[in-house]
Amino acid sequence: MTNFTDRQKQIIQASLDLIANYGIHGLTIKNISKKVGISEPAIYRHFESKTDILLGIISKIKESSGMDSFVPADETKNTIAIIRETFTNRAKRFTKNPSIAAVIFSEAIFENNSQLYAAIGNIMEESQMKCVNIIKKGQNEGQIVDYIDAEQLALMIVGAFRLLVTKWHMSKNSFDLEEQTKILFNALEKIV
Amino acid sequence: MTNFTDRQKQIIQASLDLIANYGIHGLTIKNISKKVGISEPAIYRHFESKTDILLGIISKIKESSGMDSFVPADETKNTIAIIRETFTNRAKRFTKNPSIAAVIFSEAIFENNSQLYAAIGNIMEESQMKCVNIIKKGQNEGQIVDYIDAEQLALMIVGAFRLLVTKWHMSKNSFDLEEQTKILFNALEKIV
DNA sequence: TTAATGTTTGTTAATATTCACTAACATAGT
DNA sequence: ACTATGTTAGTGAATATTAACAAACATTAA
Repeated sequence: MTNFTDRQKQIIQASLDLIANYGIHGLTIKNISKKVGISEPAIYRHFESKTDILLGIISKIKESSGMDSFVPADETKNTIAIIRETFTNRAKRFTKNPSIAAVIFSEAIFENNSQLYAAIGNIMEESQMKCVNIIKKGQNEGQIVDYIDAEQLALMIVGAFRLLVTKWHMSKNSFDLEEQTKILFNALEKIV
Repeated sequence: MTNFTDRQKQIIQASLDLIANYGIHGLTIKNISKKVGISEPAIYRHFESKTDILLGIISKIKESSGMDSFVPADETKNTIAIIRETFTNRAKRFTKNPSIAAVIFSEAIFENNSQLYAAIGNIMEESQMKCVNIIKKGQNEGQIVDYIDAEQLALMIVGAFRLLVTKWHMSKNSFDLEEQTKILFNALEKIV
């Protein structure tokens, strides 16, 4: 979609880090410019407004939980394995860039701008729908129990993962997210 | 614990509503004073600082998901019934005061003040621990399957409920939270 | 009963600070 | 010469908070 310059990517990452460490109040043009190492007005050479920077953040978030991340490499794979891999991959990406994890499940950050709020809501909705569809497919193929609604199962899976990531962030990444994700999906496998 | 005057309660509720509707950026002394119908400095007759108001909010949140809310009325009750009732009650309370629901699972709101952040983290931790303990008790009594770790089960239950409430808030309370909570726990019952 | 006094809760006006953003100008590479 | 990217110095608006003062009310003393 949008192609960002190196400087823009740098600004987006700096913003992400600021939010992760100091909350949405920490995201000021002054702080961004300090982190990037240029003056405040120089930021405006790369983004028209602060809202534009936030849109850049959302675009980066989309990358990290967007459509493709649910498409399995191998169509013949077991449905449960697909789900497990999807979330393990996310955990891996969050571990690589913890700031994304801090922002991706904090919709509240965008609540004062309806454009941004709608965008983050869409990402959430889409990701959940993908999960529901995969589960349904698994149920049709007899790989997942069908006495539980796919919607409810998706709520549990996505909800549990979100909470795990939130706890990971709040603990200042003090445990191995990937490992805990695996443990979670081991437990889930016994259920579905 | 803390005893609030009527005016203080009014300020806390106004603040809660502001956050719920406009996000943390909407919470300004000016907006609070407008909502309460007094001048800005008058707010300082009732709270020493804005942080103090936020502490008041956290105190109110504690009421709504605190210790007692997990204590069962009837000790002889089925463990699963206790869990179901606990969360149904929470859903009821959120329906009565949707603004609390908007704030209670949005830790990001408090991220710029370590005192507040630690407080909300504690509430979260405590609530989760209570859930784990109840599950363990249920497992010991043979009412809940024991081939899944209590920690993982709690993660699923609390996580699913949190996500449900978040979706409810983001949809501007467009569905019946209590009903959906019941549906969720019907599904959970089939698993545990 | 009345006068004096203190407390509570409010007001208007002003404070310093921070915010996002702009104008004008500089420099280096194409 | 032009464009991209930077600078310094400033803008007005919004922020939390304080100072100084006033009305309403309760308590106490004459």
